[in-house]
Amino acid sequence: MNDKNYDALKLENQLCFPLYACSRQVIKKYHPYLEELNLTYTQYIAMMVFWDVKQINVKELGKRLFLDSGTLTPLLKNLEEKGLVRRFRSKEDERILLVEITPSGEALKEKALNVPAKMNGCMNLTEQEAVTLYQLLYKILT
Amino acid sequence: MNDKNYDALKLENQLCFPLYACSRQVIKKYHPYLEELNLTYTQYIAMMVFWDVKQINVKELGKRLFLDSGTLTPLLKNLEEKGLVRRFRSKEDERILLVEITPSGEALKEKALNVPAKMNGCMNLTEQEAVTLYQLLYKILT
DNA sequence: TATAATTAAATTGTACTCAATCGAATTGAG
DNA sequence: CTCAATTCGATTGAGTACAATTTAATTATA
Repeated sequence: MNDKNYDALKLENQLCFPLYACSRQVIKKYHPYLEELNLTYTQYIAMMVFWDVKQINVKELGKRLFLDSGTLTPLLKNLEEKGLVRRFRSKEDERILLVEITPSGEALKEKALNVPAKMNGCMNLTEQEAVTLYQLLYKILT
Repeated sequence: MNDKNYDALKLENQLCFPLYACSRQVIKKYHPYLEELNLTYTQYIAMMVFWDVKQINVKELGKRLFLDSGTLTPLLKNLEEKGLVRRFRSKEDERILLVEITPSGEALKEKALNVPAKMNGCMNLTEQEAVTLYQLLYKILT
């Protein structure tokens, strides 16, 4: 009756699905460590940018995190309420919102210092496998 | 003054971040194709399970998709409203909610048949790279 | 120089995602 | 058998994600 091949529609033949599932599972593993910092994962990667560059505008931050203002506006307001960043308009171009890390945000960097090491143990990959995965992911991203 | 090494906290040294970003970017590429099916990505992978097994309970579906009832309950209600699945309690154990695909849900499979091929072109990986990535992701997932 | 086009964030609305909790049904130890 | 523990799904609340639209500011063009 129906001899069409539906294999391409099977979950186990997708590449996107394990990517999606894996991403969520790994982020979930961050939860206990990030809870101690009172940060969500998205807030954590945003703070990583601030720990690196001190000041950045929303557009540029969005480019780095692959997120848009719909996600970042409430997130940055949240970080500001926590006292970790300060938000203010650029004098040169009032459209641009600059976000700057506060001393309190800088201080949190010390507490975060042990998080990456704790996470390494969570993915049971060899060093070589981790490098391969990293390169493949960035190949897709660009 | 401060000679600590903060490299581990840099975004470019994370493995989780490209995983997270990549997952979202690829799912975004599904959007135009899934829009034609009136499905979100999460609904799409749920339908993939139904196209495969016809009937499943929420617990088992959650295990396959790595999602819990907090996500699946409203999603399945949504699929039911669209007429793609039917939800009903098991007679043997009233705690268990069974979900079954409808003829309308089966029919959607035909429209979905061309989606995987259209998506293949979106990730610029060689066949071998895709296989490697697939294996690494499932190694992390299990 | 008006005004049209562009740009940057913010807003809106829909849909997840998940931790935590709840309530009902079932199971199991004593 | 009985009630405590477990299981299943639903609910709640906080926080994303993102498409689409809006508003305000800036830039480009006629």
